[in-house]
Amino acid sequence: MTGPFSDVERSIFAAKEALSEDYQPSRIRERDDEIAEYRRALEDILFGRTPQNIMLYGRAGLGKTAVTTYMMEALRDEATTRSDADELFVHELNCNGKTVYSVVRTLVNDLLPETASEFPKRGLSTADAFEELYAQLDRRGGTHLVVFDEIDHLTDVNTLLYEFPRARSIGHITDAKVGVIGISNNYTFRQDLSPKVKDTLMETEISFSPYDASELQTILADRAEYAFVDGVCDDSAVARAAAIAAKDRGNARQAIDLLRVGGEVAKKRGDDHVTDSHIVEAQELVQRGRLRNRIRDQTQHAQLLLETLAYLEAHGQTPARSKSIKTQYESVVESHSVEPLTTLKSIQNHLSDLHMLGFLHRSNRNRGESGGRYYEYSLDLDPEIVLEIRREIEAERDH
DNA sequence: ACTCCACAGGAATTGAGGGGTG
DNA sequence: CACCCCTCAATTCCTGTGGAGT
Repeated sequence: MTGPFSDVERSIFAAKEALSEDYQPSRIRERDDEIAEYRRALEDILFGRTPQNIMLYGRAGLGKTAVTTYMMEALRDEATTRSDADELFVHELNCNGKTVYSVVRTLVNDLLPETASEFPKRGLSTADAFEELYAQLDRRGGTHLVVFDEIDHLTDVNTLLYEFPRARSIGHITDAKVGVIGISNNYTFRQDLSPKVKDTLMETEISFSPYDASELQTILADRAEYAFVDGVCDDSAVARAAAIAAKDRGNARQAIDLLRVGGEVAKKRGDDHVTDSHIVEAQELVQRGRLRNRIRDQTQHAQLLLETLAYLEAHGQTPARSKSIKTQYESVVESHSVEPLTTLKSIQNHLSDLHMLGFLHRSNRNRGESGGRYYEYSLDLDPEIVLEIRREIEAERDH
């Protein structure tokens, strides 16, 4: 009985899922104030009143989604025991990469009876989708709380947030009550909203601030206790992960990633303890993984331009203006046998985007009558790493 | 003080791709 | 089949603009 798996044991991890991104802890740590505010905003529902609209602000990994899920579960439980409360429906949906139309569509599909066929993916107008949504809401009745996670990623948020919370007062629906909970990673999101939307949607605003090192340590200790085999994870490893993440952006997700990857490093090495040196090693891996994902999210030509900049950077030709970037870009594109973008303007748009996303550094130049105004770009990353990641992505594409 | 370069940045248009309705 | 809708990226068109040269 000595097959390849016979001696596999839980040497490091006892329950690794506790360190995954979608793990919902049963107990929320270090967010008591936010939970109390949340509770006040949601109380109305228990008495059958129209729910307040709520906006949550704060960077990624600060517990907004976890707290929301926790609150929704608790509210659902409580509402069923109260006779004053209407039947409660909670719809949680992530807006990342969605459009108003597709968001409304998923909502409609959620409400549609089991037997009905899904609302069409394309071909209809957004107004059609809203019409169907209102019809379905009235059919179901009750109170509907809709959680729009990552709402700042939605293009044209104003249409959604203007239409939807008002549906009842305008008379589109009569038998159902709706409340909106918006979750935004972007604190400047508020400025993008039209004044009308602000009035209605901003009844309650809860902002989540970064965790400090000791708060992160509490959270991590909780997870580590469950995730690792007893006694495997050193306190110093937890402290180190908390310290690194606190210094960076106070992000719990990052801290948890460090702990998980640190455990993987220890396991790969055959060590029987997770120590702070494993965490330090994990830091590089985590950073690199994040960069890879960010680069993969870019369009093909944006990636090719990034590769061009990495090439220029590596050859010391770096602060470069769009025109010279374009010529270099054309040869990069050719080596990948792809059709290049033809206009300088397109190149400039991409460069501008890449700058805003933090990939490129940009400086203003102005040579007056003999040169005019232009930007100079350089890569704000390690060029070797970018080129390597690009090669990896190309290799994936080939199969 | 005026000019004028070489773009920046926004708006509008176009075109391909994916898919509806009747 | 004829006609319509949505999305995304690229392109075209247009109106600034900061400061070195005059």
